[in-house]
Amino acid sequence: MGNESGQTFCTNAEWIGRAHCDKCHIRQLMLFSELPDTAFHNLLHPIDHFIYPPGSVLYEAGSHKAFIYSIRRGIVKLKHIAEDGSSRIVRLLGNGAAIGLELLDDAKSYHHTAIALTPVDLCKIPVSTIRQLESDHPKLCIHVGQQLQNQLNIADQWIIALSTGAARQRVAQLVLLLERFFSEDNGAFILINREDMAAMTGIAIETVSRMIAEFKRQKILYRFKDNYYMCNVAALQEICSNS
Amino acid sequence: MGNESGQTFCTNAEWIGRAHCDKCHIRQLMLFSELPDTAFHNLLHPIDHFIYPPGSVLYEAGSHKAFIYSIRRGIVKLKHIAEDGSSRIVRLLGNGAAIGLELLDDAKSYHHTAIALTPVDLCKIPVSTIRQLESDHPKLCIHVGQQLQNQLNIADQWIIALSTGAARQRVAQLVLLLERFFSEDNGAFILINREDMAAMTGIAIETVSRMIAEFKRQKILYRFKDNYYMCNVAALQEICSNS
DNA sequence: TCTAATTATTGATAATTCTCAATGACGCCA
DNA sequence: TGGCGTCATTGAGAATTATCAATAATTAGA
Repeated sequence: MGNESGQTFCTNAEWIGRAHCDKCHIRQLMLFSELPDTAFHNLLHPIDHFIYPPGSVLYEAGSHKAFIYSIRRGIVKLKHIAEDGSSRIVRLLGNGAAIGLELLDDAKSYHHTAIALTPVDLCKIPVSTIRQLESDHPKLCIHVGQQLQNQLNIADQWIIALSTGAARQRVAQLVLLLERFFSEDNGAFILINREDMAAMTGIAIETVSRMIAEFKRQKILYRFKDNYYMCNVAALQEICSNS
Repeated sequence: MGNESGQTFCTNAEWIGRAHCDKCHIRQLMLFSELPDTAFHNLLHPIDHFIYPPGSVLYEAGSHKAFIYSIRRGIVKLKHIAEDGSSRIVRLLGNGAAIGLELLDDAKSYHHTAIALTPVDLCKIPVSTIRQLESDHPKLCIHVGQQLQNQLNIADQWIIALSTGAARQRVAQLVLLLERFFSEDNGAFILINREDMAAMTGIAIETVSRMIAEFKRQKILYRFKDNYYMCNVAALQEICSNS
């Protein structure tokens, strides 16, 4: 998993350059939407722009860094690792989401370990920069609130859909979630590996595998290309609603 | 559950009076901490103060009201009710928490059904009042953010502790949660009913009951007085960590 | 292209959990 | 105080899921 030295997780990131938020063409989707261009002219600490390959650890739970990450493109998993080594994925976050926001609050360190699931294109924003922007532009606070509300909605869905009911239903919900939130332009989505699925639903890898294999056999889930899949949404919804 | 007419859930609330936030002795614990007394002098819409008996429905998911509730004292459960009638409790919130915050964001209606678990003493704040205060006092936005971050932390714990692992571990985690967050001055906590425990952990009522009964037999959990119980924290933690 | 390593699938069995049913405990109220 | 209704507990069997083990499929390199 690349966490053997505690440092390796940075070496595989590709530095794209200093971020120029005032010229960012997707800013209206991001944390800094609605801030004027001028807001970024005198930043004390720069915002850097990176691309991380899949599997990269962006940060680890408990580590004391001071960066918020704004995801431009890609999927990041937030994982909790228990003392016994077992782990549970608490959220998947994609385009436009900001992670590490707990640092803006009470928290002195990250609450989760954040790992790139796909290639992830992101901006790394020092907490001090957020504070600077926030004091000049109180409106930023509203966007932080929106990010939090959004993540809270996702967390609630996680509890309701992925942590409730029989294994078959949970896995069906998971596939629906991938379809809904992470489909690409071609309408297909990456089918994450069984280990991650198990960590998302709280069931055993083998059980997840059985369900996915079953869906494939029933043609409810089928390969589009490479690791991209498509699914029969109605059929999966039907499975979910079978009490 | 008092939802037969869709209206009954209000009739049993006791109106305590207009809230006088400027004189509120627990304001520093609440959403409005740090706002100056003067902030409350010219409110367009008043803040009312109520006490609801246990079981009262504060609001229902999907309903279009426009109030945020700030809990002064008591415990509220946020519940999701599925189409098939099954329900899942997504959070318990207590003293100092604010609920219905989703109305400040995108949401046009509540995301959950909120039900008093104990007698609940709360202030009912019109959304318009929040907006008024927010425009005069941008700092309020920070407190809203803190509330959201706090609820996000709770949601994550819910996933990690109450929705992961075997039934015995989940129920042990649940008792630990009650002990940690809802113990009263006497050090004891109310043992919620099995139906709610089942809805919190996503397991069957009977299974929950078996676990609780087992803990009682083992004297890990014992009655203090009435429905107040105490527990052996170390023993429960031990149960949780048994892989 | 071939090999080794990883990941996914499948099988068999044990353990857990759900379901349905019955019994017990308790509080409420006439 | 006694009966009634609600909730908690317990039992038994069915269904589901976890676990351990083996095999297939896929991927990454050499």
